[in-house]
Amino acid sequence: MGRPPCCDKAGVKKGPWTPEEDIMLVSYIQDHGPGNWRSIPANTGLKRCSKSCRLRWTNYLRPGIKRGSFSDQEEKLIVHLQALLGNRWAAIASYLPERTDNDIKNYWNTHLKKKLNKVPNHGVDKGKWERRLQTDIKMAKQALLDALSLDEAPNCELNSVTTFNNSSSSSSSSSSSTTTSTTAITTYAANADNISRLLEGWMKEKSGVSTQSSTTSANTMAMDSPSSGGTVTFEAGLMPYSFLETWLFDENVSEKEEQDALLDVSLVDNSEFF
DNA sequence: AAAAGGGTCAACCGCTGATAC
DNA sequence: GGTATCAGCGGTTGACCCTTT
Repeated sequence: MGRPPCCDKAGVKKGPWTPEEDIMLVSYIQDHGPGNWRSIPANTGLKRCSKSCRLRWTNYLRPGIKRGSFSDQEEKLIVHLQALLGNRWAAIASYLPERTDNDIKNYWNTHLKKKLNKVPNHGVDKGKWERRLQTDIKMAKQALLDALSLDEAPNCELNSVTTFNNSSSSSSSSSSSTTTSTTAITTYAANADNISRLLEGWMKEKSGVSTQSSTTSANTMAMDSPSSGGTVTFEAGLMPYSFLETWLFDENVSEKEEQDALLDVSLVDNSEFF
């Protein structure tokens, strides 16, 4: 006995969002914050289902989203994370806060999959892959521990997030360069971009927590909702990006070095906890 | 110039796990 | 414990755009 789809009701609009709809959604979220999606259509007059509103916000309107082509570094990160995590796009996206899971998924399906098909054993041999998987399990354990310890130490900062924030403004300005060529769509893309920038300022004011500004909104939301399975693991225990970067990109890093690096991240050995 | 084919990506669909009652 | 509802996730679709012929 399945429940009927949420968008089955008559009068629910589907298809591409208009600028007017975006503005309605954004201004409501400005006043009330993201979440409680069910109430949004009723309170805003939007003829969209809650699901559609959430998707529009998280995949397009949310501040700090970087649009446009992926850098080599991002590409490599995605390839490695996909090898480790599989198609868990939300988990992968948690390592790239400026990208949405939908974006990463699309990029994987349209670019990387083909690219990798041309290259047998794309860069990571099986032994190394397994070794890294082991390391990933360790990381996941540590992440969970960190998440648990966050309750006791609420000021524990998400350092990596701050790092990403620093680049968000420049990236957002370059984002519109990759939008489509038609005037109407370009104009609209610019509108959406403006909405995002507008919201970046608002999020900073509203939150009062400078280190968790716009770019982290998805992270914050994920942390607020423990139901989000894998995501929360990585969100709460996000590894420092610089280490992750080294770990993923340096093919020559030794096992000893990996372990040392992990020990640097680990605060205590709680292996018996698991 | 126009048709065909392929690529891209925003949005939708269906499922799952969490939560409330 | 059972059921209903919700948010979130990954897979898929389809409209649009670009390139090729």
